[in-house]
Amino acid sequence: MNQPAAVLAEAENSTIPDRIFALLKEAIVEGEIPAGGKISEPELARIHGISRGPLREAIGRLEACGLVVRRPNVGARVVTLSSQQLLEIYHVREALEGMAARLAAQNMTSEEIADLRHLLEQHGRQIEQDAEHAYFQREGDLDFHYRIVQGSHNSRMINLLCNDLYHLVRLYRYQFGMPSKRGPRAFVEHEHIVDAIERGDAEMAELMMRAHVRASRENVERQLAERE
Amino acid sequence: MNQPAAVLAEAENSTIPDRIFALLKEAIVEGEIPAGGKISEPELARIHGISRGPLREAIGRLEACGLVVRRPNVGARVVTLSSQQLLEIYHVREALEGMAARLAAQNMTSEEIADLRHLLEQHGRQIEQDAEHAYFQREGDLDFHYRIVQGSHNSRMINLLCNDLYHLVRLYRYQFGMPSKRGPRAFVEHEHIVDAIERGDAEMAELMMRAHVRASRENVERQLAERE
DNA sequence: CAACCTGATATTGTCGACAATTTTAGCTGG
DNA sequence: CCAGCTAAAATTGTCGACAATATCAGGTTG
Repeated sequence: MNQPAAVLAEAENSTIPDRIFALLKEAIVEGEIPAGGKISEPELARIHGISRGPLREAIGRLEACGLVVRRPNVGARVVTLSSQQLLEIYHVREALEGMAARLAAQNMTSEEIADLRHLLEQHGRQIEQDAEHAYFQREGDLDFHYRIVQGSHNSRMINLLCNDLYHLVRLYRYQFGMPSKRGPRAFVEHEHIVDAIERGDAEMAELMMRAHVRASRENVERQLAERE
Repeated sequence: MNQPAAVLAEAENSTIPDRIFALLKEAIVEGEIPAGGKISEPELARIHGISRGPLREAIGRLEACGLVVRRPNVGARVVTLSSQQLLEIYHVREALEGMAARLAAQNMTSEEIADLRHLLEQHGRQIEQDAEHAYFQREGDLDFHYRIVQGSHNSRMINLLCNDLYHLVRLYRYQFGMPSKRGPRAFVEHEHIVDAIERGDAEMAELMMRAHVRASRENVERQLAERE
């Protein structure tokens, strides 16, 4: 609801920095510009046929999102997430998404809950069909977590999670190709969370969401440990 | 530790946007520029003797912090926090600071804990002397919450809370002059939190920090209700 | 008299150019 | 052959000017 469709940045209106920002964000998150890759102002300005002014503003926003790091008089580079930093993000997500689930249990309308159920049923069918791949992280408002966060009706929470942290997690996924492998497990957990929200059981919704995110983090930790 | 001393923005090195950003941030948070006040680019550029380029970058950072809102082709204005938004911030704080306390219990060094104890003792003496005013929110690393967050050793958490949310809370305090009035109560709660951290009891530290922030929010809610 | 339209003014958005700094390439000396 | 220094090239930081848009004042009309 905040950004109608980030998939197509073809919005003709709005300002240049908006478009360039959306463009670069996608390019970075999907690995088009590799980790640690340089964000060259002259090159990008030339490619997109704009001046460096608006471009610099777009880069500034990328920095605010944590997608690039900038050193004075040197330039901006795509952030290289250490595993340490990824785990830090998971800790923040555990806290925020837990609270988001709690608020969702208190604030979601019955229509929103019905939509969420519907989404979950779709996911269920998809898993039955294709138990192998199954249930990879979706994007935008197809994503389960995205919907829960929206359901919190807390605009600051929505901003933090949907505009910043989720992009970083996506970035990491593309950089490392982390296969989650806990598809069916995650699906069941999602169902339980929706059950709690439907009952209006805020306490339980938070506990289960936290456990869900924690499990995901521990899964990542295991995979990192396996790679030595 | 992140920003050595925000109090004195007299750092001669670093770039112009850095200095202007720190300057404007202080001016906004302390109410020098009133809520809803216009951030005029030509005026500020003239006053500080700089061009509009770096100024615009500084304004962009203010927007990223949530201290100003910007409309295309119109300009930037100091954010006017509705009470609704303040409560949203408290919900986010409850989640994040709870997790920060948990992590602090796991990660703080014994030196850091000792320092924290020392700070708390200072606060205790100040309360005894001056039970009336007492225990107003301090700034920078004199503040209790600030120290806990630092103790989490989670850089993303530190950024979110210390560079964004705390400034917004300060802004609101200056705008509305919220007298906390729960000085001694808060002090006791702080002591219990440090006790839990010292014992390494992460679960308890989180619970008590969350209760502490929640109590603060409920206090604000009461005061808002009284004013009708 | 109020509401609306119209033109003047001011502000934001964008651009190209210059200055300061960093990086790179080449050269000299050991 | 490699280390260190020097100069050239490229990139970032900053500036002033122009174009596009919004705001405001005044006048006109119902």
